[in-house]
Order: sequence, then structure tokens, then C-alpha cells
Amino acid sequence: MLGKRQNEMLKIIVEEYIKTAKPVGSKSICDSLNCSSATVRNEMAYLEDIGYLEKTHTSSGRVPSELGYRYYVDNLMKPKELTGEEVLTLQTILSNQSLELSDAITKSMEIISELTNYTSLVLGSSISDNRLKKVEVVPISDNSVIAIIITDKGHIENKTIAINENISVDEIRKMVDLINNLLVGTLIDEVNKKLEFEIKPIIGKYIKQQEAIYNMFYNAFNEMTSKKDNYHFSGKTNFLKAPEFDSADKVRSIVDKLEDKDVISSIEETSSGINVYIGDESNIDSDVTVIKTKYIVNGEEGTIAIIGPKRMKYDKVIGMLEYIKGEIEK
Amino acid sequence: MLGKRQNEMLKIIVEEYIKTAKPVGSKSICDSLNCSSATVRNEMAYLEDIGYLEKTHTSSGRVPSELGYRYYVDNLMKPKELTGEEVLTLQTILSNQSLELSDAITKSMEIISELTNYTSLVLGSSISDNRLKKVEVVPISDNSVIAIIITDKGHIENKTIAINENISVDEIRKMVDLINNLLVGTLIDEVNKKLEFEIKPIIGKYIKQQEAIYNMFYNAFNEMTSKKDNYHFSGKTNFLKAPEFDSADKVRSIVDKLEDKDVISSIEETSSGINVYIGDESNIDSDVTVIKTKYIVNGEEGTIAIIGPKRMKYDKVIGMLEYIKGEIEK
DNA sequence: TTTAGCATTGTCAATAGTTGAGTGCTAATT
DNA sequence: AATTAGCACTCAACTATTGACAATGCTAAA
Repeated sequence: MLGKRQNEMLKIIVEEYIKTAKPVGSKSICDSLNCSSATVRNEMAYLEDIGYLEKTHTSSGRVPSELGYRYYVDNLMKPKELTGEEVLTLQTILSNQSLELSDAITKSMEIISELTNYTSLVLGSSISDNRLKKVEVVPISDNSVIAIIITDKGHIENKTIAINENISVDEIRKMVDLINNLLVGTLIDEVNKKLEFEIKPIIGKYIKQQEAIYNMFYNAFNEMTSKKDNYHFSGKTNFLKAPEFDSADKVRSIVDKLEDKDVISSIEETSSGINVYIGDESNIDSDVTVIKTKYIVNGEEGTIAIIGPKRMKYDKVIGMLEYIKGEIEK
Repeated sequence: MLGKRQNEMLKIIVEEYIKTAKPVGSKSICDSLNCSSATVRNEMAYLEDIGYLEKTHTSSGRVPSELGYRYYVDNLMKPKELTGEEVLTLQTILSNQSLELSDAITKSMEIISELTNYTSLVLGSSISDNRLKKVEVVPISDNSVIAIIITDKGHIENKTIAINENISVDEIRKMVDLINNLLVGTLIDEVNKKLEFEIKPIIGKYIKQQEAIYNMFYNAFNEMTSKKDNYHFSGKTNFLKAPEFDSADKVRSIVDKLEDKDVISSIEETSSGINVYIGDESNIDSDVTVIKTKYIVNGEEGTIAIIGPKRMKYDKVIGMLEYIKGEIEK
């Protein structure tokens, strides 16, 4: 545990660095600490020894290490209250009765992205733990129907199916009946296995154009499981304006990561506090921090996240996420 | 019109520059033209005079101007045939019967993005010229239903509606009947106007919780019209690896543009040839070229586009787009 | 019309010198 | 025992300066 002055000093250094993006020198902070720059230097050397500060080169000022940020977030920082104005902006969205909840969440995260100038992400939960609830068929014209697949947790997928000599509405309905009778309750991930081993063998008895229709549904379920598109970014490049992202390579590599569905789904949070992943922990870039939390509202769960530079206004962002999480969960 | 040698020379310079990204000097190409570097220089000076070439500084080699690229594309270049391997890869997708057409298009453009290392875009047509065909309601649980909105051109939008004390399934059905009786055939863009002026005034007679239900549908239609999400990128940052995109600012600005829905929808192409928009014409960046074409398949239309550096392999890309367009339109 | 030859131009990379902000350490001070 | 003043030292960042080089334009000869 650090002494009082050391705490104060680390806090000042982190916040100064967050503000200016420049290594913090001893002279610049000795006023705020009421002591000489030499004293500051001694303390700084100690904080560096125990791994909370770093230098960019032998004679540079100090920069917080990842450990330093961590200590700051865990012990020195207090989440910042939102301003009246901010609360107002968010309330007009959150209290809009005619907005569906998930839309309200997305909209408020868009606002937060604008207010903070970082990137926001709303990530619906993966559907692999959803179970098939039912399949519906709706004819929409003489030569097409929509098949609607519904899961127990409310995920919906629709797929338009063309009708032709090979495929009749009647046959599709028979297939749907089969599925509804035999596969309801199956994990979405496993529907296709069952489709292949339980439905396919008996399908010939009921349906003429088995091959075409079987493929149709096989594909529809396949799409549903492979679809990880259940997310929504806002301000995707906002934070990349910070001076630490000054190389084309770096910008490209981060943008690439934010396009990568595997990376995105790895952001899904499982614990419900406000969790802070600093630098390398973010799995995106050593200069990036991700702050996220899981929300659960009547059974539906998801992750909301703010992605920004490691040199991020932690107090502000954590305050906002706490607020939003609180609001949507009631 | 240029002379024979001038044509040849411009072609060589453009292709050399596309390959190396370095200004082309007189010495390096005099062998291919069977004349001395001095002669090349004289001709180069002429091509520069008439605006087809540029210099990066007084004593640098030459670089094609936008006009030069244009002339190259219009007069000097021949679309390149696909290799057997490429045709094969694309055919396995295009001939897969169980893929819906739009999926097949998206998939093949993904392949093309990989084959060329540029960015591909499939852009569904805007739905503003669609007309309302019908609205369906499907109950999915005790406390929710899906409303499905279908247009004459086959666009489908679904929206989950929560049922509670305020909103009953019965009332929703009544509303849907009203809409299906009175608004079918209306342009999607105008549905909400009609909803407000034709349905709202008479709604009270039939439905109790008019306000809530009215808002529900108003929002659903609103979402449908404002949703321009009908597009699909592949390899969004591929081409940014080219050496001309070496500044963080440039990368950021292009990525920003490719995130911007207004920019994306401005890419929609109205003419059906293969159209080439070079540099500033691309509306994205002076170093970017967009090559695109419109396709129409049984009533449904859309745009496919390749986005890459101005220094792009025009022959390859144009060849591929021609091929794909031909394939999907049959 | 083409080409050889030459002065000229601007880029690039290397080198060197200067400045200034910052450090660490030691010895004196409180 | 803690603080501070003072001083030597380090390094990045900036500014010239230089030479090598790859082009050019132009002129005069072929």
C-alpha cells in the first residue's frame, strides 16, 4: 500500500498524463504537492521501482504503467457523476416508452460515444445457449414464403424461400411441422445435427422434394448460428484521433480488430460489475482500454462497452456506464 | 487523340506506376519503347502538357494524372480474363442452388475482395421506391408478437412488440387490418404520413389503446425507412495497406467515410455499365478509386462495387466485375 | 526527328551541432 | 530522518549542411 503523498502523486501524474498525453516531469507537479522537484523525483523513482510508473527514455518524465493505471482505477479514482445536461439527454431516450429496450440501449450508447468521444459497443448475447422455440411460415406472394425461426430467448431470424416447381408451400409446411414436433427445445447450435440425423432419415416418408427443402432449412439454421452480427458500434474511429495513434499501421490494425467478428465476440463480458481492461488486457492494442459490463433485463442479456485509448478518462466513462447500467436494469 | 507511341508510352507508365507506386523515370522505360531516354523525356513532357502525366517535384519521374488514368481506362486497357482457378472458385458459389441469390452475390464479392486485396461492397437498392404489400402478425409468446412488414419488392422488416396491460394481441390485429385495408400500395416513405392523417383520426373508433399501438407502428415504419443498413462490405481495410495510405490521418479519414451511411448510400449506381470513378470522383479520397455497376435480377436491383487505391489494377477489377455481373444476371 | 551531353533541380539519408526538459545523485539544510 | 539545492549527465527534437543520386529540360549535333 502506498503512503498518502504517494497516492496523491500517482493520481496527479495519471490525470495529468491523461490530459496532456505528455510524460509528466517533476517540476510541473511540485506545486500541487507542496514540495520541491527533488522530493518529487525521489518519490517518482520509488513509484517506478515498484512498477507503477515508466519512463520513455532515461531522461524523460514519467508515464503511468499498466499497473499504475490499474492502481489508479482501483484505488485512486472516483466515478464521476454525470452533468445535469448529460442526464437530461439520456433520460429523453431512456424514458421514451415507445422505444423497444434494445433500441433504447443502442441509442443511449450512441449518445455516450458522442459525449465521451470514444467508441461504444452494444453486444447482444451469443445465441448459442438459445433453444429453438418454433418455426413459422408466412406466405408473402405466389412464389415466395418467409420462414421465421424463433428461439426461447426471443431471437428471431427470417429467411425468404422461393417457391418453384421443386418446392411447394405445402411441402414446406410439412417440414415445418416436423421440425416443430421434433426439434423444439433443442439448442440452436445442435439443431442442424438433429436435422441431419433425426429428420433427414424419415423425411422421405412425408415430403417429396426432400433434398431441396432439407437444404433450405439446413442453410437457414446454419446462418443463424454463424451469425454473430448481433452488435452495434458507434463512433468506431472516434478515439483514434488521440496522438498515440499516429501511425497508419496502428490505426489500420485497430480498425481491423474492430472489424473482426472473433475479436468482437470476445468482448462479451460475463461478470456483471463494471470491468476495466487496460492495454494488453483489452485484446485489441496495448494502447487501448475497454471498459464494459454485462446487463440482464428480463432474461435478455448483453454487454455494453466503451473502447478508448489507454489514456482514457476512466472516471467519466465508469460513471456513465454505471449510470446507464442502472437505468436499463430498472 | 494520341499517336501510337504515345499511347504505348502512357500505358507503360500507368502500368509501371500501378505496379511499383514509384514515379516512372525516362530511363527505365526507354528499352520497352526502343528509343533513348531523351526521346522518352520529350514525349513525357508533351503528355504532361496535355494533362495526362504529373510530376511530384521538378526533377522527379512521372505519375499518371486523373486524366491519365481516365484515358488509360477508356482507351488503353483491356479487361483481364479471370484465371481458371478464379472462375472455379466463383462458380462453386454461384452454382450452389441452395444459396439465395443475394447471399450468393455477397459471397462472391467476398471472394473478389480476397482475390484482389481491395474492398468490396454490395449495396441493396434503397427501399424508398418500395410499396407496402402487407403487414403480418405472428404471436410468439404470451407477452410478445412479431409484426412483419413486407414490401412489393420483397423487403422484409420485423419488429418484436411487447404485450402488456396496454396492448393486447387483439388490438394489434385490428390495427394491422386497418393498415392492410387502407395503406397497401403506398410508397414506404409515405406510409407514416398516411398513418398520421388517415389512420390516426379514425383509429379511436376501433382501438382502445390507440396511442401506444399507433406509436408502435409509427416507429416500426420509421425504422424501416431510415434503415439504410442494406449493404455488406468485405475486406474493409484491405487496400489501405498500399504505400500511398501512409499517414494515420488519411487512413482514419477513409475509414470514417466507409463508416458513414450517407457516403455509402451515395455509392449506389444508377447506370448499368461498369463505371469507374477515379480519385476525387470517388467521393471518398483523392487516392481512391471506386469501380461499380448496377445489377437487376428479377426486379431486385443493387450495386456491386470495388473500392481500392487509385493505383488499382483496373484491368483485373473490371474483368471481375464484368464476369460477376454477367453471371448473376442470368 | 532523334539523340547525346550537360547544367540544373529536388529528394533522400547521413552527419553534426544546439537546445531544453528532464533525470539521478550528493551534500548541505531543516 | 526527510527535504532540498545544485550540478553533471542524458536524450529527443530541431536545424543546418552535405553528398549522392535520380530525374529533368534544353541545346546542339547527328
